[in-house]
Amino acid sequence: METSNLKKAGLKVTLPRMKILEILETSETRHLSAEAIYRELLDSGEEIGLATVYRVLTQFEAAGLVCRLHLEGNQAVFELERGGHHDHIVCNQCGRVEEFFDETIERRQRDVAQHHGFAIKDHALVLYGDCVDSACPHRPA
Amino acid sequence: METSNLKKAGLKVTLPRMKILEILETSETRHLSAEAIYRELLDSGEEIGLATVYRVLTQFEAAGLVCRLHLEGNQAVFELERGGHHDHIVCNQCGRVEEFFDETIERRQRDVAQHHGFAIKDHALVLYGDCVDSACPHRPA
DNA sequence: AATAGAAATGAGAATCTTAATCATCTGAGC
DNA sequence: GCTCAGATGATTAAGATTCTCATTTCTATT
Repeated sequence: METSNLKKAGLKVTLPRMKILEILETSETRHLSAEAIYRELLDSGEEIGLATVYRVLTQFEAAGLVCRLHLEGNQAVFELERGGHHDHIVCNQCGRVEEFFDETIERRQRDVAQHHGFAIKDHALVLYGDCVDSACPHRPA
Repeated sequence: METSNLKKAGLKVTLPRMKILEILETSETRHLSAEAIYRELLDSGEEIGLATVYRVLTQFEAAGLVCRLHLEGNQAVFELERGGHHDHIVCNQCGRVEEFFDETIERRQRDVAQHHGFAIKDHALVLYGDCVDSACPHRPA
């Protein structure tokens, strides 16, 4: 558990923050909603309020420790920032989220923005499709 | 005003639907929130409820008459479907929305998805940056 | 043009996600 | 251990969107 990240971000090392960080680090699902993290906390017997989960996640985002993603659906999901930028593919059937990075797309985005007179600062790219892997529980028979 | 579009979609031709379609067709801003459309209706003296605006826009979306976009910010915006698919660039300063289409990005997205075992169905791509045009009222001096 | 039936509307309530409030509690340094 | 700034939690609030249901409006038919 990297408590040093918290200190670096100017955040006190508290139990809620450590527990939330731990869940983000150890959950096999890398993209978790605030609600999902809250439920995991409850399940492991922690008495941490939902408001704290939202507050802490927002602070983590500001500190660059996590990324907030708005996938289709009503609630945002959070993922631990592991260094490299990447975009996402989401399975319409099973909801599985895969990460990818494509330099061609990245470069092209910069070019397009420039042509339109924009200095690009950020982008949001999410692909939606159907898993054709055996991994997807909903794949067509 | 294309009332035939409504009929084709199996929607009764009613005053609220025609008025909302008219606003989408004639507004100089091509990307409007439900709230913004509602305000335009009120300004032109129409007695149309906000619930109806949301309902009608959702139906229009299902019928393929409009697209719903989730730009950063809390509310979705709607744009009239004019045939061609495109993505968007948004100015962080003035909120201006530009449309673009780039075949290289489109193709690359399909390739990436395929490599990850997905049959891509849809995607959401939004670039965020700062206008460097004289058009942007907030451009750096 | 009057009418009936189905569909659409409007006002407000409800829902859902997220943020704000504020009194109480806790961690870091002394 | 003590102090106090900062953090927490329970609740309330806010904003966007959807739902409910009684009333109204189209469309097709007399």
